[in-house]
Amino acid sequence: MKKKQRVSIKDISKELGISITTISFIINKKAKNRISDEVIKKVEDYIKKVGYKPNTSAQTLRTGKTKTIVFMAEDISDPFFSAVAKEMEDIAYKNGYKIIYCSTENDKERASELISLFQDRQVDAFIITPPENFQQEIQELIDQKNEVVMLFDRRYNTTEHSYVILDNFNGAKTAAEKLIASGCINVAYVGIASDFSCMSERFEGYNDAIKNHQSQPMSLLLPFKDVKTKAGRAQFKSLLDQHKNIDGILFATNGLAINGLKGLKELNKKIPEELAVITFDDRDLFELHSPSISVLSQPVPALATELIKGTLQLLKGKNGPDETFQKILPGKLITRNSCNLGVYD
Amino acid sequence: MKKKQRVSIKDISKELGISITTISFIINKKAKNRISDEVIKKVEDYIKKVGYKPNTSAQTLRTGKTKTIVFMAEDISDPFFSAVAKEMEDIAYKNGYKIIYCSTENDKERASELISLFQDRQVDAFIITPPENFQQEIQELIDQKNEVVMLFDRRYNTTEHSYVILDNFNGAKTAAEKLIASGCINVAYVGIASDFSCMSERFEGYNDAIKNHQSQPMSLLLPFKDVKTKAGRAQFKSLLDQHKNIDGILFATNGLAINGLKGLKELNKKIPEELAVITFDDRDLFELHSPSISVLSQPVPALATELIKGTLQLLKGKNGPDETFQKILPGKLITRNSCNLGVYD
DNA sequence: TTAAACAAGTAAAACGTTTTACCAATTCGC
DNA sequence: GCGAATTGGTAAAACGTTTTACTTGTTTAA
Repeated sequence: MKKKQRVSIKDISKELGISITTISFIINKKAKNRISDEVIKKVEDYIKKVGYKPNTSAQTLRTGKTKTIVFMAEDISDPFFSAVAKEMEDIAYKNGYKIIYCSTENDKERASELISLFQDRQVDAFIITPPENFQQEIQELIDQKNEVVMLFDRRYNTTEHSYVILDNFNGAKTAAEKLIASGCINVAYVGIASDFSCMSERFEGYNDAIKNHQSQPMSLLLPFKDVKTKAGRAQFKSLLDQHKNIDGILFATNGLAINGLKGLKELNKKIPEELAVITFDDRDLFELHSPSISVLSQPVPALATELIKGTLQLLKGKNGPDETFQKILPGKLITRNSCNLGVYD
Repeated sequence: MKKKQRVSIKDISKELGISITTISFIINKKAKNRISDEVIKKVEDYIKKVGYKPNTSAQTLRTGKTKTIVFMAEDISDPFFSAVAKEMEDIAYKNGYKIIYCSTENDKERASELISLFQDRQVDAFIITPPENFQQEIQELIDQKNEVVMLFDRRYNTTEHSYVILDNFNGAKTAAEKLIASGCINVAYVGIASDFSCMSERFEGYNDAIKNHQSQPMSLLLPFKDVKTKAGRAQFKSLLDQHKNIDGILFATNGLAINGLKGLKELNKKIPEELAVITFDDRDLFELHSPSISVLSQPVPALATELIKGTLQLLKGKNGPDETFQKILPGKLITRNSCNLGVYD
C-alpha cells in the first residue's frame, strides 16, 4: 500500500558514515587497491540488505550510456523477426540492457525517422534490418560512431560493417539441388526484386545449382509490395502459364510461399505430383499443410544469440570503435512431402 | 564523421541571453501569462533552428517519469501478441512514450522477476497478460500505485482494475451456435484448464449455446503445458475415441486448433464431413488449410488501440490515481469451409 | 497616496550518479 | 632521517533538466 522509498547512495553514505565516492567505487568494482576489504564488505553487505539498485537515469545522465539496444526489424509481427526478438530478450536483460523493438515496414522515411528518434533518446546500439535503398543512411550512421550498428538478415558488400546473416547462397543451392534430386526437370525460382543481399545471394545459389542441369533459369522477381497481394499472385500464375514445363519451385521467403500456395490452390495444382515445392523460413503452418511443405529453415536461436552477443561485445568495445562482428550461419533443409516425388521410395 | 554536439538549455540560455528557467517554461508550454510573446517567439524560433531535443535522462532524473511502458505478454513471438505489439508502437511513439516488450512464458517466477526488474528501472506503466495464479501479485502491484497497471486478454472478477479484453462469452456462444446451425448434433469444446478469465468465459459461452440443444456438454480442458505437445494431442484423440458421436469441435485457442488439426490429420478425419471445426484467433494458415478453417477472430487493431489509448489516458491521470479503464470488444465470426456442411447450399 | 495585484523574468536547489583531483597517514629506499 | 611512494579515503564538480521561491518594475483599486 505504501510506496517504499528508494535508497540512494547518499542514504547509504549517511547511514554508514562512509563517503559517496567510496561507495560508488565499491559498487562499480573499482575499489581494488583503493579501499580496505573491511569497508568493502561492510558496504556490500548493507547494499544487499537494503536492496539498493542504482538509479538508471542518473547513471545515464552522468555517463551518456542508456543501456538500451534498438531492434529495428522490417516487421516485428512477422514470425521470424518476433522469434528472434524473443530469443534476444533474456541475454540482453541478463547483461543489464533493455531492448526496444520497432518496425520499418520496409519504408526508408520511417526508418530514418525511427533512427533519429532513438538517437535523440541516446540509445547505445542499433540492430537493423535495413529497408531498400538504405545503404547511404546506414553508412552515415556507422560513420557518426555514436552508436554500435549491427545489421541483420541483410548486408552490404561495399561497406565494412557488422552483421549476422544466414548463408543464403548455400541454403538456396541446397534447396534447389534437393528439388533436382527429387526428380524435377525444370525448377523455377520465385523471389523479391530488391537490393537486399539475402535476395541476390539466394538467387545466385539457385542459379549455381541449376547451371549444369537445365537449359535456362526460370524466375519471377516480385516487387516487395506485391509479395502478399493478389497482384503478386497473378504474376505468379502467369509465370506458370508461360512455362508449362515447370515442375519444381523454390520460394525465397515464406511470404512468397504462402501467397504462391494460395495461387496453386486456385489453379488446382497437385503438389508434389505436378509441382514440387520448397521454401525458405519454416513456419508451423508448413508442417500442417497438405501436403506438408519442405523448407530451408533458418537457425533462429543461433542467429539471435550471435546477434545479441555480437552487439554486446561491440558495446564493451575492448578492441576499439572500429571493431566489426560478422557471422554467417548455415540453414537447415527440412524435407517434407511437398518435394517427395517418390523417386527413391 | 564528426559527432555533432547536442545543444542543451544552458547553451540556448547563453546564446540568447535568457535565463534557463524562462526557456524551460517555454519548452514546457508553461509560459502563458508569465513570459512575453516576443521572448517566447525568439526562443521557439531558435529551438527550431538548432533542433534542440531535451535530454531524456535529465528529465527522468528530475521528474521520476521514464516515459516507458512495458508490454508483458505471455509470449511476444506468438502472432496474436506480436500483432498487438506492433499496432501499439506507433501511438506510443507519437505520444512520446517508448514500449519495452517481454514474455512471461506463463511462468509466475519469471513474471515476478520481470516486474521487479522494470520497477527498478522506473517504468511508468505495465500492460500485462498475467500468467496463471498471479492475481495476488497483480493486486499488490496495483496497490503500490507506483505504476499504471493495465491487464490484457485476461481479467479478475474479484478485483477492481483496468483491462482490455475480447467479449469471450459471446464469441464462444456465436461460434458454437454456428456449428449447431451448420448441422452439428454433438458439439465438443476443447480448451485450457486454467484460471484465465478468457478460458472460463469461453467455456461458459459454449455451454450457454448448447444447453437447449444437446443432452450434455463434451469437453476437454488441457493443462497449459500440453497445448502444443504430443501428449495433448493424445488426450484430444482419446476424447474423440470416447465420444464417437462428436461431429463438431470448438477450439478455444489457435494453439489448441493447430495441435488438434494435426491429430485429426493423423486420424484421417474428414473435415467438415465427419467433423466440423471452428477455432478462436485467426491466423493466415487457417485460410490456406484444406479445408479452410472458420474462426472467431479477435479485432487486433481495435484491441491494441484501446490498450494503448487507455494506458496513456491513465498515465495522464486527469481523474485521479484510482481511475480505471475497462473495455470489452466483440469478436468476429469468419465463416470458411471447415464448418460448411452444405446444409444451406 | 498607498497598499495590493500583476507582469515578466530569474537564481538556485534538487534529482542520483561518476570521476577528477586532492588529502592524510603510513611505509619504503637509501 | 628524509623525500618518495603507497594506502585508504574524500570533496566537489558535472551531467541537463524542472520547479519553488524570489525580484523588480508597473498598474490598479480605494
